[in-house]
Amino acid sequence: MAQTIRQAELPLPVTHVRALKAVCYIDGCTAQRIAQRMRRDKAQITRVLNDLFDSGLIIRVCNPADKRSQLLQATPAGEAMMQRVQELEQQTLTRMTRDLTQEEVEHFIRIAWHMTQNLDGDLPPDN
Amino acid sequence: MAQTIRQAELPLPVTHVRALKAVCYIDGCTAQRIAQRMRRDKAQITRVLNDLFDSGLIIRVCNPADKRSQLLQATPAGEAMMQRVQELEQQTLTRMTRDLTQEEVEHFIRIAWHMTQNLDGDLPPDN
DNA sequence: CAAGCTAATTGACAGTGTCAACCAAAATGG
DNA sequence: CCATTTTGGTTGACACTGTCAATTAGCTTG
Repeated sequence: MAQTIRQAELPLPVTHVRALKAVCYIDGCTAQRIAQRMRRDKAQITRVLNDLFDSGLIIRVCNPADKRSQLLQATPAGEAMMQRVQELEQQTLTRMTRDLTQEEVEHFIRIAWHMTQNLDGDLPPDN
Repeated sequence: MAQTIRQAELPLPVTHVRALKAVCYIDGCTAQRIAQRMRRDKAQITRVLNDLFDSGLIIRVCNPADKRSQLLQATPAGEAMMQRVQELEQQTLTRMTRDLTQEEVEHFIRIAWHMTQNLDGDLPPDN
């Protein structure tokens, strides 16, 4: 939904934006954490992070607690990009719900959440 | 949403299922009509239809009214596949809404529809 | 009939998602 | 302590989705 608009205006594909969000919001974030949070393959995450790194939006610093992994953090450019993303999202959200009441929106979200719970609560026992 | 489950059980990718639906539901269906209905590129439709044809789910017959185009129709195998799809969809739907009232579901659908209208009613003037 | 339009096809490419193999650094357990 | 296993990350390969440009063949209109 929201992504439809986002990708029309931004120089970043959706997955990249989501990953950047994770890097910005989670402190001391690793690739692993992002993979879990986004429920995606780590291979994909690696490649997305490579792109973000090549675009100068994030940096990787050595994780002193585990030499295999790297801590991710946004560069100033990354923060700025995040800012723009948030503005666009906010903007889209208000456009999407412009003639709906607060109650309706909340109800909608609750039901949606409920449905997803119903769906993925079944097959994947999640070990 | 529903596709998540669908593709887990069916031997067909989602786009193919959607196209097959169109062929089954629209009488005297052409590739063009499907492209419009699904709001997809005709290139993609062509390839999907090729796959469906190769799988023996649909046939193309000459359109007497326009020799450029072909009328599409489902084979018995195609109809059978459609049957299975509908069952799975129904099944998923009831699982998804199992503890929701009729009202809640209808409300949800109305709001969702409303939001999409709000969104794509803006940018694409649709000529 | 020529010019323009339309249905379908093809090629090329970007983005998304998944699986398997691999390496190097932990963690575990005798 | 060392062998085994587990874990974080990377790479290769592949399927699916989506879009753009160019082409061919047939339709339409002036």
